[in-house]
Amino acid sequence: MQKYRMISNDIRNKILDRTYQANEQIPFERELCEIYDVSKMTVKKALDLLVTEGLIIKRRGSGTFVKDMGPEETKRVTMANQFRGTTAISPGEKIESEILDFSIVHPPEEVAEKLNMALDYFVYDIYRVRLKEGNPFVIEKTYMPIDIIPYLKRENVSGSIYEYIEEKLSLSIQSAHREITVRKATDFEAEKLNLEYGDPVAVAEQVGFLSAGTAFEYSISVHRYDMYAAQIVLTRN
Amino acid sequence: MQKYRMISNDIRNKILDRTYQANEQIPFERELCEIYDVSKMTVKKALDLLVTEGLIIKRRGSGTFVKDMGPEETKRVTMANQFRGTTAISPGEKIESEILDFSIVHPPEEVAEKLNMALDYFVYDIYRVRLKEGNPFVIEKTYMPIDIIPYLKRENVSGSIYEYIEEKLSLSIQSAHREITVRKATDFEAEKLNLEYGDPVAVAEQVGFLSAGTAFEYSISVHRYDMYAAQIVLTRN
DNA sequence: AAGTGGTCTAGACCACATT
DNA sequence: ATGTGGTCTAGACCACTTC
Repeated sequence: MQKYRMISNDIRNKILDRTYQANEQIPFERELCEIYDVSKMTVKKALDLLVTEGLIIKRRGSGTFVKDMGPEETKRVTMANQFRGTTAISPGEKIESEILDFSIVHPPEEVAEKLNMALDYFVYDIYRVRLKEGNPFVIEKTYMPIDIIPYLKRENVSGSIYEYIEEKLSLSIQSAHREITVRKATDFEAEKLNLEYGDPVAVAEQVGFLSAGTAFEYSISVHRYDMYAAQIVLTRN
Repeated sequence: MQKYRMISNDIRNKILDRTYQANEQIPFERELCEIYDVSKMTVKKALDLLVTEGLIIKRRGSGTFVKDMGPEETKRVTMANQFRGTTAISPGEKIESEILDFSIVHPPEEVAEKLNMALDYFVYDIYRVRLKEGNPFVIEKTYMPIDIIPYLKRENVSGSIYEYIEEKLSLSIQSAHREITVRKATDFEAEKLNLEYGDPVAVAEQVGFLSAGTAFEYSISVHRYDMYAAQIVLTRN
């Protein structure tokens, strides 16, 4: 593991276990250089990671400080910096899928735009209801180009597609662009999610990218309103 | 302006105006060093900004590539990296406020936790309905410690509080932690937002931080479901 | 093997806040 | 005046792809 990552982890832990307390000043960069026996740029990179995460704040001329948060907020922020597929969000809880559709089609125009692909290529069209401990909580519609994610079978689709991509195909997922909106459930959604028609749903529309830079996934997931929350850390550069 | 920021802006513009096209490889870091006459670390920092924004992807051993996105998605991603108060989100559109309450109180327990302050200190309690072009679209409940944001008057509250903080008080807003959830509108919310009871609303709960590292704001805003969207770029470190 | 981006260094100088 | 973090350099070496 890289030095800056070790340092960053070490300091994060010290914030989480309150060795460095809220609003407290942490050692100067110069001191951290000595403590960890590294150069200034390495310390800076480690601290910048924590700034992006939202845990600390640096003030030129005075020092570096732990953000003034309560313990709960601190934990939440640490969590918010994860990024995983639906299945991995609640580890320890059992996630199953009801497959409504699994076929190969030409992409609808909007999907082709999002995946930046030609209309005469093919995509998987995967339509699933996902259940946590037996209770449906999200309907996911996923499109993936067959050229990028080959050999996808029904059995892979019943579990975690992300896992299939990363472990079976050894592809690496790099990032995702997500838009969250809110609307009323349709009849169909209400039925599948055990809601009433017109009840609220959260809609997350997402484009996923591989390390190679290609868009590999366009998905729209419709969540039960009482089983959805999104966390964001916004930072001014 | 810093060199890395100029370079980063320049490359961002070239992506936006399609000088560098989707999925295209941009010049190697070594070449960029020569083009801009800077060192490698400076180029790296400029590119890393764009990686965080979600515009490009770097692949060790092969090069740096523009993400494989359509033009719309590219613009959206560029937008998503902003962060402003409600008033500034739609420039050019007229935002007004109906003030439901503006008082000074001891913080409720949850607020004290979020703002990491003692229960016997004081906070402003600001309750507003905000209207865009005359139409109500969000109800905002805001708490701010009076010690951090002094002299706040009713006139400041009818406009942009962020503007007051940054321009009148010369404080600098650094970041915010936001959680988005969904639920049904209460009777009161429905009335104020011109909705029906039980219609969906998006709830954004936010803690704002100053450059000094102190939490200066805890707010809960309840949005009309048809006038809310949040964008997120998720990146794996 | 050659060439990419990733990490790290030691040191210079700058901008800013505190003293 | 001192000391903080911010930027930038020139160069070394490493990890990874295949330029």
